[in-house]
Amino acid sequence: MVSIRDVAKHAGVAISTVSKVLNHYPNVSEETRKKVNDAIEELGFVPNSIAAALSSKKSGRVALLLDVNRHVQTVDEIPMQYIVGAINRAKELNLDVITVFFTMIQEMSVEEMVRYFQSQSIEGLVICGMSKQDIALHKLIHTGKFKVVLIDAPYVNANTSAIHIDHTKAQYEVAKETILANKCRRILYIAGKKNGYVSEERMQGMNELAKELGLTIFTRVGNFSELQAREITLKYARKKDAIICASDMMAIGAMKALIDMDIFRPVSGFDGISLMGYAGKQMHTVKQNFKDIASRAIDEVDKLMKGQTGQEIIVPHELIRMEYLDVIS
Amino acid sequence: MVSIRDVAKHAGVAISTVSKVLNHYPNVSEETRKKVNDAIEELGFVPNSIAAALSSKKSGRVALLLDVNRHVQTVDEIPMQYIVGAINRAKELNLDVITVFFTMIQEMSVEEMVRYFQSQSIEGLVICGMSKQDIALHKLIHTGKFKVVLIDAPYVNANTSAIHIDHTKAQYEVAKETILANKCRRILYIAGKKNGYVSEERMQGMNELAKELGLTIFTRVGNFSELQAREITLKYARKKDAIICASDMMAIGAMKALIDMDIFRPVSGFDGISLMGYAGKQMHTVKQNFKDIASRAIDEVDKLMKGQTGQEIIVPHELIRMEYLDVIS
DNA sequence: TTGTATGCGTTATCAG
DNA sequence: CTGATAACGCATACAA
Repeated sequence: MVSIRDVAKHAGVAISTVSKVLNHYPNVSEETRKKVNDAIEELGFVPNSIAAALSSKKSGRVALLLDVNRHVQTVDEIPMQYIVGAINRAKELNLDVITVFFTMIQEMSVEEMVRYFQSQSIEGLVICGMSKQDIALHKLIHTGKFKVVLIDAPYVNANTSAIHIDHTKAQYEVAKETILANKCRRILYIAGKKNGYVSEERMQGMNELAKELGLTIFTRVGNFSELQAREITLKYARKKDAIICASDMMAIGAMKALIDMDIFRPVSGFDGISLMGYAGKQMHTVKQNFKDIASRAIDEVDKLMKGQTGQEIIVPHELIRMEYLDVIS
Repeated sequence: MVSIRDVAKHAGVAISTVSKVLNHYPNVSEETRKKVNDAIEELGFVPNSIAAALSSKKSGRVALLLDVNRHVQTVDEIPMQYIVGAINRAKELNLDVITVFFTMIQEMSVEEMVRYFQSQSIEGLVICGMSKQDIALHKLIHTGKFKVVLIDAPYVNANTSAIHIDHTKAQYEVAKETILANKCRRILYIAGKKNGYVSEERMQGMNELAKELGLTIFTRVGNFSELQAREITLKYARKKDAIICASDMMAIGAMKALIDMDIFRPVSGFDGISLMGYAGKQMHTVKQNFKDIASRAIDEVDKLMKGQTGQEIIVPHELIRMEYLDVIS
């Protein structure tokens, strides 16, 4: 393998000069810069990122922490979109992304987590969907040993940023549209999980709407499960005018149940996954751009690693209606 | 950061001794091993994998090369399953997985690819779904600079292994079951892509079946696209008795089209993705265990990196029928 | 079985 | 603006 040393020799300069060229230092004459670049070209030199990391003590590695199948198994769209968004942006910023699943670390103590990430030379964490119960993760953040970006968890400090849509507002809006368009009075709300950050925020949106419209809302917890939403629907839907769900998966479960019951009720979901197109009937939902969110999260962790201080970022959402033919074209 | 040097000092031994303990060398006395481990424990030492990689010239990094949305955008289940399988197994084997998408490298020449992977210190590649047209990738394999495991591409050499199900047999079986159960004579086969390895193998299975049953099969290329399968179905299904598809996505497109046409034909798919449960009607399909395949691929690349020579691995498949309630429970 | 010494390919400091 | 050289943390051949 050709190293910086060979390049230096070939170009007739010192190793340190080559390094300066490689890292775009300002104080190198145009002449030597060219000599060096020519040598690099001729030799087909590839800088060794491992050696660079060891020397500079900067690995440029970030872990993308994902919660797979803790919600519902049927669809992998959301984590996949996070992965795609994160990896593509990371490549542009010259960062390495190590994908990690909650299941891989859920048995670990804080100390073990710290060791695990340190042994991998990870400097930054992007955590998707942390819940209140993930105490080890909370503690991990508080060690201050890593730069952290939280997707869908509302915590910020010097080296922690948060990024998410306004769940409260989004739930309010999509529910309002669904309810008013059909003049519904008796609302069934299928909520997410107890103690989930986004679940509570979305619930809050429903409460605000209820107050504004003077409705009482009948709420049941569906745990983001399609099956539970189905069962709740089978049990209560007959006496309700509309079903508002805290997630698309639950909306699909509800809609399929309605179809089996052979009755119609307007249903709304939340997230905007393409599976919504397969539920059989059009539904309202909140479209989140997961790819973009992950991309911005990588941006943010990069900035944190460069010394910027943590902040909260609210990204926009969109209200849409989804139907089969839109999804496949 | 506490280093091996601190551990050595604390334990009263040489650095090399600590290193030997860390790497489970045999020739270390039980006594010193304990001393060292105690010191590690007390100091909370975490080996620096970057330094280890630099020194040993072994990074333990493999790239997982995925083809996202070149087929059909609607579903991310297959790549996600590959990712999950690969990452979990890699963690057990102490390897790092870098996820890479075809789109990130498709414009690159072989040389650029080599540089890209070398600069990342990647030793092994797991490539999912390479097609015949990916000439740069073929050349990359031939450079011999990386250990490669191919999922669903039938090429093997000293440092290249292949792993896949028997697509020909699987297509033969699922089609036979679908056709015979319904006594069909006029068969519409919606094939995958031209020049795709698996597409041709599956087609081969159809040919064998046609010969055996004395049928002529009417074939159209659907490019693995749900939409194209839909259109083909709308156009030809009326005069056919069964629709055999080379992928689930196309089967879903076909089935949805049949429902819109208000006619029924038995349809079979291929892959066993959970979206099949949402098509509205039960279908036959071939279930591939993508997670397991990826897991084995990581195993295999690990072995290649340890000096084993390339081989072909055929993994089992399963014939199943999928329906909504099975999928969500 | 243990220790010494050298090198891995960079970056960064400092002197020229 | 350029060059010598000491780290970075670990592995390993070799000596003891």
